[in-house]
Amino acid sequence: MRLKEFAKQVGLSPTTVSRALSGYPEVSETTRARVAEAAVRLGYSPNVNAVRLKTGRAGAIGVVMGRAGEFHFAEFMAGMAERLVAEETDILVIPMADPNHEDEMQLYRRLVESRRVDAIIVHSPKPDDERIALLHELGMPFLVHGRSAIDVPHAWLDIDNEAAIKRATSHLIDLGHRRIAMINGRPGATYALHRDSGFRKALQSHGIEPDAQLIANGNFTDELGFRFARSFLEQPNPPTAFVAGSMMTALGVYRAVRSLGLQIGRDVSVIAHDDVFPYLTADNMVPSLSATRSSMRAAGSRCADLVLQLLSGRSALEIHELWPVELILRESTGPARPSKP
Amino acid sequence: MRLKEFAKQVGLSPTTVSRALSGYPEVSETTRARVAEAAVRLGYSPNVNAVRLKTGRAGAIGVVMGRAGEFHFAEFMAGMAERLVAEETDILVIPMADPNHEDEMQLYRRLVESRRVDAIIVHSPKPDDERIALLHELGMPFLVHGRSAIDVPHAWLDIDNEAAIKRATSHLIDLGHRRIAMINGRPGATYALHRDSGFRKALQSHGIEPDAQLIANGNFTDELGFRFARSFLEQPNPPTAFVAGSMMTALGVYRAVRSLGLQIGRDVSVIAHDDVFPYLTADNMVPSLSATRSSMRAAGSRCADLVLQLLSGRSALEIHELWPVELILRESTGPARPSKP
DNA sequence: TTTTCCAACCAAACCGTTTTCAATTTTCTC
DNA sequence: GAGAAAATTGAAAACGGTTTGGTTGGAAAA
Repeated sequence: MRLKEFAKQVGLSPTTVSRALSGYPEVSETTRARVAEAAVRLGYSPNVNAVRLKTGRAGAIGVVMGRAGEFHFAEFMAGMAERLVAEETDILVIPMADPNHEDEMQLYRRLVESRRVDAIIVHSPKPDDERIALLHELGMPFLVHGRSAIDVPHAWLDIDNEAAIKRATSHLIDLGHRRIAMINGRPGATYALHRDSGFRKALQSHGIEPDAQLIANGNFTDELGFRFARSFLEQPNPPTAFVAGSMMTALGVYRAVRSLGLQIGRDVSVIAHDDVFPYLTADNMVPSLSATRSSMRAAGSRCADLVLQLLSGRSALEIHELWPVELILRESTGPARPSKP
Repeated sequence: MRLKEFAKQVGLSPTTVSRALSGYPEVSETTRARVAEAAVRLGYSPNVNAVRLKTGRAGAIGVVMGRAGEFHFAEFMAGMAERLVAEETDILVIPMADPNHEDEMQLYRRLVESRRVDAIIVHSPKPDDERIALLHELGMPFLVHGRSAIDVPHAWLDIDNEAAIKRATSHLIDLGHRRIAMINGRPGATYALHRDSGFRKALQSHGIEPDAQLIANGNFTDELGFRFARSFLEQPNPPTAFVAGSMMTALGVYRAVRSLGLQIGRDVSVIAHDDVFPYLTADNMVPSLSATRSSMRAAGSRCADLVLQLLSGRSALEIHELWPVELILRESTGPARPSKP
């Protein structure tokens, strides 16, 4: 059913019907009610493409999806979905081919030109992320999930990775650990740099020199967690504690520790970062996992919220949120034991 | 830059320009090349909303996202993205409020009416799934990922859950296990029913009566895996083997078995279903996990492909794919040990 | 040479809304 | 009760493309 026909059925002009449904003030409450009722009864709803063409709004927020298939992604999106469900806005997932730099820029450029989205959420930014510069230049509203040091005004939401890891590391030091290993995320991303920085600062403020042999970077997979942990533990002077980048990494670390006949929380302490997944909880691991915790879902929800604010006119300059991260101590951390000679 | 202006720049009519860019035959190769070059140079690309309004195509495939935040979801989407990256089609994620039945139907109805998507992918169908009936009735092209017994013609892609679980269970029986527990997915979904059926058939064909005390249903979380496994193992007549619905469930089962001082692969055998995640691999678990395996990502990719076929005119009746599932035996399965009296 | 046909191009209608501007009715004000 | 102001409603012009149904000029056929 089209507007024209529907209007005829109701006995009004298309103009009035359109206004009634969009909540304009210049239509009487009586007619509005009548129109609304008829719309439900006759099953009329405006053609979205016509509305978009006319208003210039796309009614969607874009999220570029890399090929890595990160498990965080689903939680973030679920959070966005939670916030957007009552809104007339949906989520457009844009597939990204290769992480080829040239192509990626082209992808964003085309995305903006095609006007398919009203705003974009940029993930895992780098300190000098060119996507941010590009989007700013093109005048597309966007929000960065994470942070960038780039000298371009932009809205962002991030968790305080540096403080979180610094605190976690300090706690391990307070427990007497001196050889602490760090399994970080992919190199280059700001969050990984911040975590690295937090790690180093904690060590240095206690007079411990970071050992490059105990620092690793890579994807958040159980496999890398295992491999790195295992190779660290097989070194002549092995670590007595680990800071792990994700729950999956932690699973790998647990395995590595066990596989060497060591006991977590006694021989080796572990703190991981937990994005809070419904399907894998730190509290349930054995022994339960001490973690720096921040809900990815909440971040998704809030990001969606901030994007809506951005779209309704709030300045990007005002939108900067740095979320504190909880440190939750459980059984995977304990005092350092005197090292076996 | 708009078509009108761009056409003027090139010295042609909007008609010809439009045709040149859309590859119509009635435009000479010379002009087409000229137009294409100018489009790149001047940065012209058609306004997507105008195209959609005019052609009636939305250029997007819809996927409804539940609130559960399933970890499979990201992999499936990554697969879709892989297939769609070269296409002019993107993925629209539609947030679903509550799994309230009434609302859900309304959501689908509105989605169809608003013409935001060209096709929809339906997940985790039930045997008599009303979404399928509705979409068929409304004439919206759709593909079901999973299967339904509903008497309405529709395209689907599914993995052979029944055969997979039947084979897994039979293998456990062949190893001498008689008390086998099953931790299945949420009740109601066809896949869960198929798995249940495969489980029961395997038992019955070996003369074993399924024990309702050893069958559980629920979300695929490590927590439920742990709880169910633990409660089963604490029964007077505990199982010696488990069939687990997912990798997360398997993690929980592993923990439960260990927590009771038992050894996986020796005291208790485990087979789980593995959707193949880059971040958590069955082969890396300790002991490595025997699994029925089928790539969720491949399914996503193929589903996107089939939807494109559907949209280019292929009949839904022709599109039925039942994928076989591999059974990969590793260390988590072993011969049943004589039960302790 | 005339007619026919075809390749290449164009003018204008249309997709289904929103919104400007104007018209009409109703309500106030004095 | 007249005139002004306010509240409603409508006609028609966009929005930016695609597509129908021509028109044109030159090559091929007669």
